[in-house]
Amino acid sequence: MRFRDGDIPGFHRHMRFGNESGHHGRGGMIRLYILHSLRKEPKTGYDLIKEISDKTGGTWVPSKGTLYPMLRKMEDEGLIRISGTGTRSKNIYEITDGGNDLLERTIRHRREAGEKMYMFRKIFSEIFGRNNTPAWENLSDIHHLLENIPPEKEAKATEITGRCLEELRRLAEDESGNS
Amino acid sequence: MRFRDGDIPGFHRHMRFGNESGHHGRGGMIRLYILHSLRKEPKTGYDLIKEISDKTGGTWVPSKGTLYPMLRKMEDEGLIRISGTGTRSKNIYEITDGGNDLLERTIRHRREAGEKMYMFRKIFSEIFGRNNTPAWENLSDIHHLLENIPPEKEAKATEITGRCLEELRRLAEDESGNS
DNA sequence: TATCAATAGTACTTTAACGAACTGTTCGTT
DNA sequence: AACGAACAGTTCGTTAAAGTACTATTGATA
Repeated sequence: MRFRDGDIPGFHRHMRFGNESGHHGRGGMIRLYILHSLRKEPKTGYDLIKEISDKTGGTWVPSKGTLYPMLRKMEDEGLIRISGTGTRSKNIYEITDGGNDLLERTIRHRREAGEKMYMFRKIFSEIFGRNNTPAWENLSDIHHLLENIPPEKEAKATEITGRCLEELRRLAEDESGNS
Repeated sequence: MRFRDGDIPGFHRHMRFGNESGHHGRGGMIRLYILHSLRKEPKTGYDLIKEISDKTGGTWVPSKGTLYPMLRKMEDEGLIRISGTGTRSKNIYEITDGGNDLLERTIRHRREAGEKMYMFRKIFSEIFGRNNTPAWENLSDIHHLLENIPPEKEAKATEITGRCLEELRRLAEDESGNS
């Protein structure tokens, strides 16, 4: 993923997983997302691109130049297969057992992956500064904390986030607020 | 950055900034970090690598094959310069005014950058699971609200999310809580 | 003094992904 | 019927960074 002349640092490129087959490079974030998404239901390349774009508010739009060859490559590797075709040369892909296995094996490293994400974020925040912490930075920190909340604290976490949500809702609909 | 056969997704590669000079590719996270770090004090390539590794607990160790050529390139571009040499062919680099300008212009996009980081986080969390609890539902709603917060309410939103973060932090480190 | 580890860097291949340009096929609108 | 937009995909060059192997120079230790 690369930013469109927006002069904004981007990332996504550092997501790497793999080596489950003893091979060297096994693809990064796009690959992982493909497996993850197809696990839910079969999709076309176009569907996948659109889904990511929608989910991230347009901040990540995987390039067609990457995604389509990636799909073909993953098919070759037996991770996904074409389950159907449609109009306009549409290919509908679904995940295979092999692909599912790989995904399972990868997400098992949830903890370590999260740690790395956190470290990355740390550097990011250091560079961009946090003296005037934007709401998004807070949200990202909240995100991290929620990832590591033990089950017995879930209820409390729900309460806290619920309160936050309520306050933000009030803020959002407060017309007399700060105008 | 790539993981050492740890089968863990990584990232760092997608950080991109630049285009301030109207050029196409202006380097990513490593470049940005170099500028950021040299701003504090002059350093060698080795210093920088070590610094990043130390700061991230070894989760990000920029490769020498990348960093040294990057330093030379940035020198060519007038972003940094050699301020001294030392034993063992050591080159000590410092940032130039041009480099400082570029860094300033880049971190000015703090808001957008933070948002993009968050989006990436979101996908990451979705893939690795654990986001189907009520707290995560709340977080998702919070995210949606933040997307539509007008600038004049930004400070208030920061306050609200900051409080939420604080409470979650306390929850996380509360050992007597629910054990 | 010899050896080894740490500092410092070079060259080059591979990986992951972007971006741009292009082709082809519908589908909706005028 | 013609046109434009959207769906669907291909080709290829570029960028960012990792990974590997290697060289060279100290500095510490036995």
